[in-house]
Amino acid sequence: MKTLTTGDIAKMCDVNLRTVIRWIERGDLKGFKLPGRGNNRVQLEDFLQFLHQHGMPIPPELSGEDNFRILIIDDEAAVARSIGRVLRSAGYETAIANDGFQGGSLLMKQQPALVTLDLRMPGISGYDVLKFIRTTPETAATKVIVISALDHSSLQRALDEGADAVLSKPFDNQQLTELVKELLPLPADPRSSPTE
Amino acid sequence: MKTLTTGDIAKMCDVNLRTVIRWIERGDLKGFKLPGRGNNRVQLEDFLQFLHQHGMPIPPELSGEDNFRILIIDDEAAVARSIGRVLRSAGYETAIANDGFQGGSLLMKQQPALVTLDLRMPGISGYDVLKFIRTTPETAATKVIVISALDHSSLQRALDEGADAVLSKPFDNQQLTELVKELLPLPADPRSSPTE
DNA sequence: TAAGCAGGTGTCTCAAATGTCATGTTAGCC
DNA sequence: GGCTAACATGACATTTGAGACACCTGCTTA
Repeated sequence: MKTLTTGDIAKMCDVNLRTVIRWIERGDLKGFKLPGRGNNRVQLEDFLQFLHQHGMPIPPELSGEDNFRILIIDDEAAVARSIGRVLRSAGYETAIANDGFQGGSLLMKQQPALVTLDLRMPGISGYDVLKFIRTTPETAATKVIVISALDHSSLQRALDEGADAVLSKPFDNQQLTELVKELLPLPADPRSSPTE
Repeated sequence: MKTLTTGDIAKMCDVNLRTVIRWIERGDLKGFKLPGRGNNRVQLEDFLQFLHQHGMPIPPELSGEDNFRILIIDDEAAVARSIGRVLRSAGYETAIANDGFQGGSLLMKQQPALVTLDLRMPGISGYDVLKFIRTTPETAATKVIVISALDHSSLQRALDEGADAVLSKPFDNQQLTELVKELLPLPADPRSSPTE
């Protein structure tokens, strides 16, 4: 059972600690007191409900749990849209980057949980991108599926450099969907129901 | 998660607090309410979006008072290092991106105050980058110096598309330094001492 | 041209919510 | 066991939301 202190909440809501205590005193936010001097604790679940009830945004620190955003990096707009369509219908959020620059900025801005990466894009080596993702702390844990029409040894190299999976073009939609579901299981998916 | 109060926004837009509240009520500006009496808060990102949508200038307070980071986007590593050296010795922090992907991610990650941009990079049009920077709320206020060996009309087009300045290759270091100091005056710099 | 209208903004006032500060205590950590 | 950072609390300062009303601008209409 994860609990939060008043300080945690104050930081997350960008509000004074005093105010958080008043919310709890007033009953707006459900919490309980520790025996000692009565330090407050709030259960994560209660806090999330509180945020939802008041239409407040969910702080990025807490949104990691339900991050199902996928970034599609592919210079061929048609291919990218096609992938996007398939993944959206499977229940994921998608964003498309048609060049390396957009790819890099959307990666940092949206912090997607998974990236599909075309190995061969004009001016940029997919391997470099892979290496960059893996060596940047913010994105080191991001799942990467490399998609390419290149030969087997190229795909093997991608795996060696840190790709979580590869998919050789052309691929069919079911292959893609299954691969993504394996790497990033949706909550409704039976595989992802952690009991406890 | 940085948030703004109605008062903050009122000051920045030089507008009455009452008016800001009306913007939020009317739905022009996205915001949310605190539990107490419903005090309004606006997420920084939403505010930037609002400013951009209405073609309003970005208040200087938001462009970062003590942000003197410069991102150098150039695929020629030697050129990039050279620029970096010059700017560091002038007192700026620098980061280098050698391709579009690094450029995009460092731009979002570090939120530099100024970017030097090579117009011709393999696989990516500098104009696209410029457009992307200008239309993304988080970076719309970032200063951009376009550096290129292309002809006059290309540079003019860059200015038309939102570059703050252009520099034609080859350039000498003093030119560059002066240009940067003009766009991003350092605190010690006499030009930047606003006498209240 | 002048009068009338409508929507947006500024002003004023008051009560309620939030921020700030100082102080003493405790919980967490070596 | 001792130390430091975090926390609760009270008192006080400041900000904020709401209602009512005035003003200003642009437009329509007589």
